[in-house]
Amino acid sequence: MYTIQKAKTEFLQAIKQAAPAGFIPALEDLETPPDQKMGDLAFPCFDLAKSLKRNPAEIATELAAKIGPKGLIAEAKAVGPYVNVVLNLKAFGEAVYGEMKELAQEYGMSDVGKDKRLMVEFANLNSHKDVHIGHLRNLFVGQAAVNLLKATGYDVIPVAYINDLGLHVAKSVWCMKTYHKDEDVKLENRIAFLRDVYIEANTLLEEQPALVAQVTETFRHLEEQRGDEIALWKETRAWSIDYLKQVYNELDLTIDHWYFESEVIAKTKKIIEGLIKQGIVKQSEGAWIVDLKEQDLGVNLLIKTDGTLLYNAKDLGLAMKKEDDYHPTRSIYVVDERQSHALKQLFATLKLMGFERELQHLSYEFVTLEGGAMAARKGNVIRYEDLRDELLGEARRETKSRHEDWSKKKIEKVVRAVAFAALRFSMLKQDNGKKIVFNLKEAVSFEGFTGPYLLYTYARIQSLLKKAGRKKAKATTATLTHPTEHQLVFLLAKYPEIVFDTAQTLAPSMLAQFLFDLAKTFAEFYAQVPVLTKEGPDLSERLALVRAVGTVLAQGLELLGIDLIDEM
RNA sequence: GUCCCUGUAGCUCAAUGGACAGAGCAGGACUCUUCUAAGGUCUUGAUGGGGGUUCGAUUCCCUCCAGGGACACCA
Repeated sequence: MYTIQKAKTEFLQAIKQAAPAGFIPALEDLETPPDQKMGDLAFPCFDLAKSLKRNPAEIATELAAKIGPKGLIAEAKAVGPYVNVVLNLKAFGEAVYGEMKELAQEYGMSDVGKDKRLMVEFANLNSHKDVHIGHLRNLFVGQAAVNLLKATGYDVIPVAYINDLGLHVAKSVWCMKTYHKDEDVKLENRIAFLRDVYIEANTLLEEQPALVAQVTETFRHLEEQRGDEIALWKETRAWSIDYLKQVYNELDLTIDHWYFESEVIAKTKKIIEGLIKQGIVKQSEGAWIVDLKEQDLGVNLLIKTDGTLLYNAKDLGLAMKKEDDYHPTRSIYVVDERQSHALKQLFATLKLMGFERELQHLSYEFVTLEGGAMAARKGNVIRYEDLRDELLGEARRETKSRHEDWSKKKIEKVVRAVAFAALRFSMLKQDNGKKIVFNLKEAVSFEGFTGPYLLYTYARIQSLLKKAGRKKAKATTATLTHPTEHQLVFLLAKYPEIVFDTAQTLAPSMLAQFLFDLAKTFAEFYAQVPVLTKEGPDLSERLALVRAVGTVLAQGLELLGIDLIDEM
């Protein structure tokens, strides 16, 4: 049990003893006062007031009077209708340090997920298309979810599902075959070529709808793996996969298994044949569907009138393949909110098939531009590389202006860390349920509630520790009297709860907010409390505090997938 | 038309049904002969409208308004 939980338990015990017999307060009743000056933990007396039919403030006063200093509690006081306790910084702080030392890298982790295998599907990119900023949210939210679930003890299998055989691919291949045959595309132009071809295909099809028949023909050939398009598909697919791997690698995504749409087609067809026999899949208006009207989900369209498979059909094959490969007890699909209906249909269809695993849609709102949604077919997207380079450039300017004497290598290391921290944090700091309206000016800002601010805090900590040299840190808290010191100790203790809650809800913004609070409190401490100026117990205890804050900051940022640097 | 999400300060966002609704940016005023000023301090400024439930509502319910999304051949 973490120290924070011990403190809460002690507080509850004290309340229970002070309250009339039979009253049993629960852990969830406890709150955090809005201002630490009012105390560290709070117990609201409203429920008690109601059952006793008395004024909550009076009850708070009575209860507080009965609670004396004991264990981790230094003092109890009534503040209006609340009983607040101030924790004994010495006992509490030392318990927290003890725990941090004992658990080291595992501080904050837990084992609720022990013995449970869980699959997280994310990073579902399309071949033959660019990676744009909308995808980044998926990549970062997914990776954070993976990290957090691992930290709470789950056996997590992160997988990506690449759509290398959708209609978009057929359009591209058709366009290349028809209008760009034998064109020599240089290595460095491959991705740009694919992008242009895709836009060209969409424009042509819009202008001349009759051409759709040709695309359908190509699509059918690709699905059946025959025809002269296959070689072209294979070649360009490889270009794309190379590119995607490079991006994933650059973004440090940990993906155990890559699934491809092209490899689930045979399985999907077999499944559908079975479902037709069972009467689950029926023909309707020339297409093949699963009727989900009873579940209020309309119809799940699996096979088009032209005989080609739809995405939702192939997801059935994928689900079965995942089951065969890993048999996870629970599957999480990290997909944007716009597809929640399609996923509900998928889950409902799997259920009809007798598939009993727990399925969960981790949904997030999409990223849009100020002028509206992005669309690759129109070409109005902000490409990942463009944004990245913009960020790198900005980071380079800032870093160079601050450190004229640094070597190029050193600068580049910092530049990379700053740019990627900014990118990742900007996508994770906001609630998953809220749309992100992308704003370049904001994205390249490194001040305030941003990744670089957190990096900067960490760099200052490292600098302090470096300057302290061989001076000993002492993991006690007897001389820590400044309010920010008390706050910092409390935040360190709270970290495990935050990690737990963030993993439960899979809402990385919660952890991002917490880390920012921690950094901000540290910055206040840093401005107000000198650490290295005088020797003595103050120095060694403050050093220990500084080091502990650095540790939690580093571990928390690591869960969000953000790399740290010691100087910037 | 049906369903889902969102509406909080000039802008972008916080707030397990609780204590004076918090941050960041932008604006204004300070602050580097103290450890990194990518920092700190002070300051201006907000719950879309109307009902209801509750001791207490940004949060829950109803309704209206506004924006976004989904709803059979895209993914």
